[in-house]
Amino acid sequence: MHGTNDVNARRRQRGGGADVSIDFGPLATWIGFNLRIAQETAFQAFSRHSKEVGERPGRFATLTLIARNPGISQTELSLANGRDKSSLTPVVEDLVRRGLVARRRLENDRRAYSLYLTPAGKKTLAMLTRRARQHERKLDRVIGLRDRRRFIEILRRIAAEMA
Amino acid sequence: MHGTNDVNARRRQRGGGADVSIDFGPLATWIGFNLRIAQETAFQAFSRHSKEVGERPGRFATLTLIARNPGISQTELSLANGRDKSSLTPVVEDLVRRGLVARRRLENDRRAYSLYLTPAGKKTLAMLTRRARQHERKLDRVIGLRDRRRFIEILRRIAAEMA
DNA sequence: GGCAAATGGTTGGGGTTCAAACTAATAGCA
DNA sequence: TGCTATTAGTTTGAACCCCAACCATTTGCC
Repeated sequence: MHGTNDVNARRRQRGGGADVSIDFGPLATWIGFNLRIAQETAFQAFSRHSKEVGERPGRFATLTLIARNPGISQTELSLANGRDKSSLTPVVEDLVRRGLVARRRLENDRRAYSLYLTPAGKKTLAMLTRRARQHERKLDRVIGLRDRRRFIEILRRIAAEMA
Repeated sequence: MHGTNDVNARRRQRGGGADVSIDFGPLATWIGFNLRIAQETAFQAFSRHSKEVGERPGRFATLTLIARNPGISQTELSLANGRDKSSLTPVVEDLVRRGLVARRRLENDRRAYSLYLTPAGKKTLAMLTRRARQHERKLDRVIGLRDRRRFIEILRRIAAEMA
């Protein structure tokens, strides 16, 4: 049923050797797959960076967006961050609990919150930003400055036109 | 404390208008952030495609890798797919339960499984592949054939050198 | 003013992921 | 042979994620 052209056969031929070279088929040249692998690899790398600051990687974009847009609401924030608003509930809760973010009700719209960074939040963000800059420098080296601009432009186009 | 230079002030100025333009700060030009947003957007799009086939998007790469490498083990598969092997346990279980994948113990190594696609699995994969091709065509259009090759090459380099 | 529709945020359910601890089987080596 | 280290796969726990349903409030409109 399963002929000799399978991984076991290949492994046996190679004398039980470790890693057989994998056939990725069409995946090898498809954008989607390579995009996913690259993104996840880069994210893991940044995750290691941010762990050294004692933060989770996902917090960085959140803190940055609050810092740059003081008083932003949770819905606006989730939109800018590309996540569902319900995903933000536990995140904001955690940030408030740990004293990095302050949140108050709007006077004119008592449904909405407005978010601000506390001094502690600004300090944490500063540390995270330093790490992120290192991370970016490494990505810059990998990509090469010549292609960088064009690369980002393509990423933006994907985000805009595949939505 | 919080001056007039905040989102609420801006929103009030605009007469309670809907979307205030967000300041992304350094995120706007950083690779990591744009990579994440682009990947997630593309993934969502493919998710819609695969839902029409009644499959989850994550299953596609798994099925393809099994199809191209019959008899592959779960560890090899998880490695090729860029996931932890423990993530694969429920996935394979589900695929076996639904009759898309067959799994047998190796005779020479009774710890390991070898995975194969069943006829039903091949059929499902064929349908998914058709959708994936459409998805890829759209990505191609967005990126432009001129940059496509270079773009993938950069993604591969990121995956390889940020690991 | 008053009632329906829309909006901000939370909750609950299901799915995916990783990391660490664990079991079973194999390999290495004395 | 027998002990130790390694390897394949599973389990468990925690973090995120989305979606749909749900309150509370506000807006729109008559």
